[in-house]
Formats: sequence, C-alpha cells, structure tokens
Amino acid sequence: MTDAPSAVTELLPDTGSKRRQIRPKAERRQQLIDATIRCVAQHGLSAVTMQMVTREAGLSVGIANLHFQSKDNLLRETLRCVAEEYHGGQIDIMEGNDIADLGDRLDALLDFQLGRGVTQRQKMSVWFAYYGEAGARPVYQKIVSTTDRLAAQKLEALFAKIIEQGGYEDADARELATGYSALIDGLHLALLVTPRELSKRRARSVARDFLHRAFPQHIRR
Amino acid sequence: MTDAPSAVTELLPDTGSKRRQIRPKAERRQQLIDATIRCVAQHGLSAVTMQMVTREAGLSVGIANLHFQSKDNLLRETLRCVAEEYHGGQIDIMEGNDIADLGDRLDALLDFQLGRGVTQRQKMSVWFAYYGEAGARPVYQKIVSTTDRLAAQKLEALFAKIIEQGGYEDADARELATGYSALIDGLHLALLVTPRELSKRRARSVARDFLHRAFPQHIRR
DNA sequence: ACCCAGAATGAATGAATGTTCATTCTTCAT
DNA sequence: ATGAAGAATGAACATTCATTCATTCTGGGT
Repeated sequence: MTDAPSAVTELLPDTGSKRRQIRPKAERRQQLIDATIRCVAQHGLSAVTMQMVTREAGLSVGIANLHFQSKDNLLRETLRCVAEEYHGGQIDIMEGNDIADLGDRLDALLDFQLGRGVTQRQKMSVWFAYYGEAGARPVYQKIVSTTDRLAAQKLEALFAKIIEQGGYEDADARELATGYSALIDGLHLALLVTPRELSKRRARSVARDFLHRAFPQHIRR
Repeated sequence: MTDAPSAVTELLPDTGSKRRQIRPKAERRQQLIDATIRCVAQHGLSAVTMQMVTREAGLSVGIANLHFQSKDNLLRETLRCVAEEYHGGQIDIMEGNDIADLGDRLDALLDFQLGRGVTQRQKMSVWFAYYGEAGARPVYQKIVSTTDRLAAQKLEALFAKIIEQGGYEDADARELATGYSALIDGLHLALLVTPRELSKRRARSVARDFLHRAFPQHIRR
C-alpha cells in the first residue's frame, strides 16, 4: 500500500541515521501492539516492561505513554487486538458463504485453528498469557468473553445446520460446540506447553476424530 | 499427627499475642506454598509479591528467603506442589483397583476433574497462571510436562483396557486419551474465564458426551 | 523560506519490590 | 537452670520500573 521508508529504517539495525520519524497515530499504535505481542510471547506477560516493548519497536520510552496512557492500557489493547484477530478469522470462515459444502467449511475452520506458521505459536503464547491472568483481572475476562461469545454462537449455528443436514440423532449443537471449542483450546495448550509430546499433525488428527464421531457423513476419517 | 498449637494461633486472627512460633522447616514451607497459592489465585501471578505472600501466611518477609532461596524458587515449588496434587489425584483413581468396573472408574475420574468445591477454582486459577508463563519459562514447562506425561500414560492404559473390554473398533487409545485430556483442560479454561457461559454441570455433561461417543457400553448417556 | 502544531525523545523522579543481615527470640539437650 | 543452635524478624539497601515533562525535531501549510 504505502511506500515503506519506515520499513527500511526498521529493518536495517542502525545505519547511523537516528533520524526521527513522524508517523500517524494509528500506525504507531499498531507498531507498539506488535512489539508487545513479540515481547509477551518471548518473555512472558509478567516480565514485559515498557522499556522492553519500546526498544523492540525501535522507539523511545515516552512514546508508549503518549499513544496509550499507561502500561495497563497497552496490555489491554494488545489483548483486544489478538482476541479480535483470532475470533474474527474464525467467524469469517464460519459465516462466509464462499465455501458451500458444510463439511469443507468445518475443514477450513480446523485448518485455521490448528494451521501451521511460525507466527501462530507467538499468538498462542500471548493468548494463554492473558488467560492465565484472567482469573484475577475482570478486564481481561470481559474482553475475552465478549469476543468468545460471538464465535461460540456462530459455531453453534454452523453445527446446527450440519446436524439438520445430516439428520444426526441425539446431537445437541450447543453441547457439541462447547466441547469442540474446549477441545481446540486444550490442544493449543498442549502444543504450547508440551510441544514434544504432541505434534501439530496429531493435534489436527485428534480434532478431526472428534468431528468425525459427531458428524460422520461430513467429516471422513 | 502432631498436636496443633500452630493451628490455633493461625486461626485466631490476633489475640494480641505476637509470640514468635518456631516450627519445623517442612511445615513452614507448606505454609508458605499454601499462602502463595491463595495469592496467585486472587491477584494473579504477575502481581504476587513476597510481602503479600508472607503477610498472607502471617509471617515476616525474611522467612521466605530462609526456606526458599528466592521468589523464583518459591513460585517454582508452588507450581510443583499444585501439579503433583492434581496429577497425583488422577493417577490414584486411574490405577487404584478399589473400583473394579472400568466405567465407574472413568466416572470417578470425571468427578475428580470437574468436581465441585470452592478450593477447586483456586487451584485451577493457579494452574493456568503458570500455563500462561510456560511458553516463556522452560522451567515451568519441564515441571508441568514431567507430571503430565505420567498421567497421560495412565489414562492411555485405562482407555486401552476399556477398548479391549468393549471391543470398540477403530478406537485408538492414544488419540482418545490426548483428546480427552485436551477437552478437560479446555473445559477448565472455560470455567475459569467464562463461568457465566458454562456451568460445572454442563461441563460435566460435555465431557460425559465425549466418553459416551467413544465408549458407549461403558458410559451411558 | 518560514513557522508552528504536535510527534518524539530520554533523562529524571518516585514508588515498589526482592534480598540481606544484624538482632531477637525459642527450644531443647545437658 | 543454662547455653548453644538455629528459627524468625523487619528495617535497610539496591535495583528496577512506570510515568512525567522540558526539550528537540519534523513536516506540511502558507
């Protein structure tokens, strides 16, 4: 989109030119949020400092409090950003009508949730760092549950359609959606904490098995 | 075992007697770990301070560094304690032969994992606080994965026996065990972060449904 | 060419926290 | 009863960190 003089000065470590760059507010905010994500993923939420984040972003310490009013606020907005990206991606797939077949849509969802990509691990890491604090911080709880509820509703609706189409007896859309969401979260946790024990491939296979048992006509083994 | 003069002085808030109590090392260690659990659950891992923990334990600040050498070490040992209690409880049920029927044993396991009790929420909270930092702290990863692996093996063995007994076709013990563990973890997360959306009763029902689909003869709907 | 609104800087500040250690107190073997 | 071993205390210290703000710098409008 825009030409990238900033990218040049960002990527080249230090060409001696410490020329100060003035950029619009929105861009700086995103730059700081991205740096925060990297820091949280690498050092953990409790070890993140403002100095660390601003250095990672290649900016001075004062800038963070200029665009966000406090560290608390920066962390909050970072969580909101990650949550919206994760849930937004799911919702796009679930309600997007570009995939007609419902079984294929489920497959696409699974691909998104357990897909590959180095960046994925970073996001996962951030995600659970906040989950860990959510028990003690109502603000985090609210951000997560707000986006969570929307995705849960979409998933339930998709499952309901599949159940209707397949004529599955004894299948409760709500119950299955709750179970599937929990299963995916649990697999993410296992991938994060014990990556040696569980490969991404096996995680996908486990999730597929769940879907196969629930919707055998839509998801083949 | 021992008489409990300490319990008296602990439970009575403050009778004016600030008489210094000398107790064996093991007892003080447990006392500090218990206080740490309460603090982490209430304030979150990142907000816990030594002053907070020692005040909660009704002791002075210096004592913590006497019995544990540093804050880091205290947190590590606290995680180890919670992990061992949680996994130990599961293992006792899974390999304990006091319940002959395998289906009943599964039920007992489920009861333990999603059972009631106010204290349960505290432990859950601590559990995920550490999970959140595990991505950035190899030490936590190691503690969790060590105990985790043992429980996973026992669960797989139990599932294998059930599969054999029920003659379930196309059922892979390892895959099902991974899925069930992930499901339980995910349900714990949901109970912690969005308790309004998911009751403990419904969580149990979701987990039972998973087991019913896998082992219909052993777990009835 | 000049100016100025406001973006960016980073040294300074003050509050919070982990750790230490000189001192006090308790217990128990003798 | 007495003394020694070591458990417990908490004021003091050094460090780290979030936040502030006086100053510098940039880019677009005139």
